[in-house]
Amino acid sequence: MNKEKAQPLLSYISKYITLTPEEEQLLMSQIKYRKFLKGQYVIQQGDVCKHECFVVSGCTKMFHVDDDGQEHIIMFSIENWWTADMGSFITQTPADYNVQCIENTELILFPYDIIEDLYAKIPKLERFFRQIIERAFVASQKRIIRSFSLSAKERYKYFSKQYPEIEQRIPQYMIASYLGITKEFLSKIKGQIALEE
Amino acid sequence: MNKEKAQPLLSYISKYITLTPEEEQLLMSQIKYRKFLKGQYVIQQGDVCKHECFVVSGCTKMFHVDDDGQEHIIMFSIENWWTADMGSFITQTPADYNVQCIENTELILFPYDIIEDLYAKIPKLERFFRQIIERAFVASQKRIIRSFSLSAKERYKYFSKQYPEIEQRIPQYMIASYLGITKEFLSKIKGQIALEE
DNA sequence: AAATAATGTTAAACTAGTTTAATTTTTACT
DNA sequence: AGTAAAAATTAAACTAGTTTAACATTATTT
Repeated sequence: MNKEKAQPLLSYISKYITLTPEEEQLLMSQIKYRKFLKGQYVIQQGDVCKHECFVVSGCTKMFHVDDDGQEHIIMFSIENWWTADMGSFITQTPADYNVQCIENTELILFPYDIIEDLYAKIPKLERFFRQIIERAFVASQKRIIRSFSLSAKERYKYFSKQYPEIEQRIPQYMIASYLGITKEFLSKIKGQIALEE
Repeated sequence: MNKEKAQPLLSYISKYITLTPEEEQLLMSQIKYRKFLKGQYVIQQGDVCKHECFVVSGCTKMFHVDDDGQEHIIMFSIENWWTADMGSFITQTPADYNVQCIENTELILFPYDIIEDLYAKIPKLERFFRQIIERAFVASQKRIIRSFSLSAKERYKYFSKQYPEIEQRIPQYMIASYLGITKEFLSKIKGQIALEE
């Protein structure tokens, strides 16, 4: 892939590790760039997840559809975030989750087929991904704690303080789904908060 | 540390990677073995987490005490599991969580000071830990989904089917905390389930 | 064997969040 | 600009889970 388009990824990577020009070139030759339109699916529940995806621009939501047909949003990914069904990716079994673009989105894809080989050739990259996942894991555990120890109102306040840019870009009913509450109740909460001020 | 006591760890590691005798010896020289009594703390909220811990025998609980003084159990770790406040460990900042032994417990400790050096000397170990964390992350995300899409009764049934050995060993009020419900409500749920059969 | 502490149960009153359904507001399309 | 579609609000009836408090059972210690 073309270096210019990969710039956001390269500067992101450089926060963790330093690649030599050769390593950078090798990496470039293996990863793929792809544009998606709003509404398009990057991964579909039931398919095997073939890529780890870095978001260059745009926004995606990752969600699970449960047995009652209800949609539960697990995460949003904007610029400089990752998205993938990690469980499906590492085991190459059918995905539990969907990833859909909620804006026109540019992604850089790390294909499953080459990633182990890339780790072998560039051990620093394995370090890089280890660190990324460590952080993702920490964030995920914190979210579990919040879901048990905070009320819906507190969780919403936390979200809107922590991710103000995301809140701007995303319809409220999706935020409700991310917070694990109904859109009606989020609407009520926002009304209450407005009165508090 | 002594090789005999490390046997469970070594066979666990061998499921992921193959170490040469020299690598194994290097690893052994860097990690520590330690016994804890029931009730002892391995990590305390507020302290910096200095080790990643592998459970050789016994059982620990990791929990967070919230602002209201309420205890929320994040995970249990039995034989062949890991425990640590990963967030505190990787950033070397004060821990959000406590780890306490709920049985007499034997741990193998991977000290923070040597782990990066160990990764450099044995890149395979970095691969090993990457894979462990990937799995932990996947499990954590699935738990978020369950906490949103399942009722308390369904979550309990899932837990008791998934971890029957853990359920045997642990008081019911701790399981309630892990499931994010009160002990009274878990008791009610168990009553209902008993009637269903 | 008795006594104490730890764990588990039951039930009534309560509350945070859901459901349903009707209405309003905002956004996108021709 | 006008229309349709998507998103957000409101409110009443409901339910899953909490709180409080009293009691029962099981382990642990002496």
